[in-house]
Amino acid sequence: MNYEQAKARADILKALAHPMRILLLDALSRGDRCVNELNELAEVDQSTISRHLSHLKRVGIVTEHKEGTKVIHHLACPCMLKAFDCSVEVMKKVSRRQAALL
Amino acid sequence: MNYEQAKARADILKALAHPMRILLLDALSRGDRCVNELNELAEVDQSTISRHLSHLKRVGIVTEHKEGTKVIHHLACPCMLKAFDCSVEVMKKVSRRQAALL
DNA sequence: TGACAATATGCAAATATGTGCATATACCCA
DNA sequence: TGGGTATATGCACATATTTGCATATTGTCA
Repeated sequence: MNYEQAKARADILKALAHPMRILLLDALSRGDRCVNELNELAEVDQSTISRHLSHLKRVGIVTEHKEGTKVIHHLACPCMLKAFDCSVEVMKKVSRRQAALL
Repeated sequence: MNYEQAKARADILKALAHPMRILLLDALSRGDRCVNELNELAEVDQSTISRHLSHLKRVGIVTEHKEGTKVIHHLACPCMLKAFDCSVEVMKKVSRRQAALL
């Protein structure tokens, strides 16, 4: 593997590597949602949610389509949730206590 | 999923989300290596490699043991490489040209 | 023991990321 | 058309990450 390849993969993983974005993907794994609905996941500004979603769309993990004035978001790559499973595996190895959290 | 859970998972994913660390994990997937050997992967300072490895060890993806004056690093969680496969899947969806890179 | 080889750490500078506020844009409907 | 709802973006600030240099630490062996 060369540096360019590694960078391309890192860019995608970076898109996953934020608590809020993980919450967003988790929510989207249970069905498509508009920005407003996703905003209810946490008490942050609507613009913050919008930016996190942009991040996910930029790398292609999430897609969107408009329905009237709403922008519906869709998890395009459910395989990405496997990465979460890997995370859980790691946590189990590292600490039983932390694993309980997951 | 609550915020604490999401944060725990994000911490692990963050440990993956850097080109250099992906190169390191890729190298380790082909066998255990000491810091010096890993340093040959790229023209960066030895301290930089050391810190990237610390990052990977902190979250438990990589373990170490000493052999004389060398510190041998070992990929503790090969399942993590699945996350790379997911990255490739994403890239394929996003762009055929970029996917060729991977 | 003393010099050397391998690795880690303190520090400082550069860069990147995340956030809210204010505001812009797009779309709907009365 | 005008007002309201939904979403995105410019800006500024705060925080986090990455990096090299210099130096500390640890282990080996002549």
